Amino acid sequence: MAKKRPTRATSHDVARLAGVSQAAVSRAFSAGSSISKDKRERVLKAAHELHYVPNKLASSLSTARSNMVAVIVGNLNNPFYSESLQAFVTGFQESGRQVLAFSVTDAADGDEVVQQAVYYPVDAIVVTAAPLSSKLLKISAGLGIPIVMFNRHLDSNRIAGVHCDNRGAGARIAEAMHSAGAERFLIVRGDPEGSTSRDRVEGFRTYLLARGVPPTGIEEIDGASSYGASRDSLRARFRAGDRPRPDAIYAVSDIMALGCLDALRTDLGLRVPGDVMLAGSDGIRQGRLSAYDLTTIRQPIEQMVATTLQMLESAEDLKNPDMIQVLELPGEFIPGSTVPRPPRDKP
Amino acid sequence: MAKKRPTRATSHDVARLAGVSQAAVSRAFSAGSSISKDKRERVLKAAHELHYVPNKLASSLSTARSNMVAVIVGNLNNPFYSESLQAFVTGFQESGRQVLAFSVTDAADGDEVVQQAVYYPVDAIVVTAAPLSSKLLKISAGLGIPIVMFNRHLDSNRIAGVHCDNRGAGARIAEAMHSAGAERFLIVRGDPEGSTSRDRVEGFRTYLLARGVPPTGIEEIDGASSYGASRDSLRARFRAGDRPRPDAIYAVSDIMALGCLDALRTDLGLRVPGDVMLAGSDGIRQGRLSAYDLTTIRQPIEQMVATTLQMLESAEDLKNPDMIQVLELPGEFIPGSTVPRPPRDKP
DNA sequence: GCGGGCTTTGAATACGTATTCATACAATGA
DNA sequence: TCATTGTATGAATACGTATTCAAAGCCCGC
Repeated sequence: MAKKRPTRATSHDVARLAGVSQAAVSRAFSAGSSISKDKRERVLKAAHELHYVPNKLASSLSTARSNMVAVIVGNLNNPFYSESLQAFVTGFQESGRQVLAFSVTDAADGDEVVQQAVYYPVDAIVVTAAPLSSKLLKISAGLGIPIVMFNRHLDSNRIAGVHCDNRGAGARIAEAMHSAGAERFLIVRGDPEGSTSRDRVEGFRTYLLARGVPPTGIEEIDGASSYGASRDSLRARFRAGDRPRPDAIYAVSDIMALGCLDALRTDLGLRVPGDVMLAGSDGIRQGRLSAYDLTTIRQPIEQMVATTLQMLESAEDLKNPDMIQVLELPGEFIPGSTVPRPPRDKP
Repeated sequence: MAKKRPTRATSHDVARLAGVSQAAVSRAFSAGSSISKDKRERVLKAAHELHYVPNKLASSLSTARSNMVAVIVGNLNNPFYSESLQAFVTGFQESGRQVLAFSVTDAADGDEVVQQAVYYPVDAIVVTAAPLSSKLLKISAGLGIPIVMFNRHLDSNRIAGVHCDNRGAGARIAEAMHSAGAERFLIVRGDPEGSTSRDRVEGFRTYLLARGVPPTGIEEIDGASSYGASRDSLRARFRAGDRPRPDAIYAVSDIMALGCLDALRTDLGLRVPGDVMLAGSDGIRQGRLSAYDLTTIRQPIEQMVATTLQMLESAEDLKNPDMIQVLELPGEFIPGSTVPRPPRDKP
């Protein structure tokens, strides 16, 4: 065994040095406790001398609150998720809670990661990735840990969550493209297990079919939710000469759209929106850079995170089935330059 | 008081149900413990029935190891840091440890955040941001928590760390620009408190001065380590007509370089590298996108993270002053298209 | 049948803090 | 002066697990 690290001072040590009881030390460090001014000062002085800081893990044991929240993120290479994580860390920090970060890359091991998270008695779990099986429901119910799904939802609406109107987003993009005269559409889809991609695709398709676009006019390829895969995938599709080329591409997330844009312009030498129009969804900063100026639907991250934090404030509600909220916020259409703007005078 | 959440099952509950002692339950869940096969199975069965999962926080109390590592990141909007965080979360997860994420935006509150982290008895602290005062040293020494600085270093070399040869990086960029014929240089600096920006600037200047570039030929402006600030700052500088324009710009980090690039091309209508050359440092993915193809020096993130993990493995060493390692890795020159390549035949 | 090693077991205790409980004390009002 | 409220205080206990310790059971060869 390694020699143990220089054990940090405990409340008992401080109590001994200050000549008070351990309880007094505890009280000295918790605001609003009943303790006299000079005794508190004596304690704090002794604490300072010993480099004492309270051990929050130990207090978790007593209070049954760890002040830690597990945040499960998917691919941080997707700026949408790093922007979200940033917002969560900052937000929780402000309310004195800490973020225990988990990353799930492979869709399959999502449950396992959740399991990991549960070993720590986190006060809540925020899930921003991974299609989560019904196991989650059991965990939430059995262990009483509130769960909030961010940018995800289950059909059953049995778990609280915040997400955007993704069907509406898909439809809005479809509208923009259709009214700009597009006729042959290509969808670059993300993770088919995730509700986000699914809903956007569905909204897009539904709008077009309702406008009389034939099912054969809507093609679909896989972009694996990443820049690289989308770029490769789209390039391959365009180089395969056997089918007519689409004139409008909807990549269901911005990061994928950027991959497509680079494939089109750099790899294939096409002009956007001249030769083909393109749009994404999410509204990541990178898409706003002037080199891209991508047409997209922005998700209001700040608002979504704020809402999530609020939901967790009233954590009790999250366990009452009748109080479970699934909030759907509207996205904001950002008219970039990758889809032609509608003409002013013609309807 | 809120009604308490449905208390999760404890090892005692399981023990009672399985008709064994609590110690047996603990043993059933720790591999390599001396327990008979059938008893372990009985315990696991009972545990399953009660949705029991061991409480790792409670075990931390006994074992004095929390299996949590604090990672303090700066601005996650800088992709370099989100890429790093991603690597850390993944890496730690693989070795069964969890990341407690802290974000420090304002340089001033760095110490305070560290203080926060210390409340949790994390096994180690990884610092990827914030100029950290000597307070850190005290904390590390007084509490015996190992600290590793990532992409940062103190002059004193009293804290272990991994970082790149930033002076060398600055010099290499200077060389590329100088040999491409640049004469008037502009540095867009980042956080002047951080060693990274400082070293790069220093390496850049030193190289040029040694080559006979007059001090007046090197100008410096502030880019505040962000895309937006750099873009604004550079645009303002170029629009101010009172001084001759530089013909080479070194933004000390890629994210700032991208801001500069968009300022030059989009806002100012200049050609890069035709009218002015530009380079950054870090090697973020975004800079590699074909719309930018930024000339830069890549930091080997994976290797840096792996090294950090290794250092933490031998955490004991981190407390022995004689064993403290400060590792400097070489960066890799990435010849993009924003600095003209050197001609083949002419020296 | 018996001592010597091995594995398995449960009781007891430690980990560091918060909280409860009962006691002691100070301040107040009459 | 005494009774009354309110505040300060420390002893004891709880939180959930790991570990130590001693006892108990087992198998082996002699």
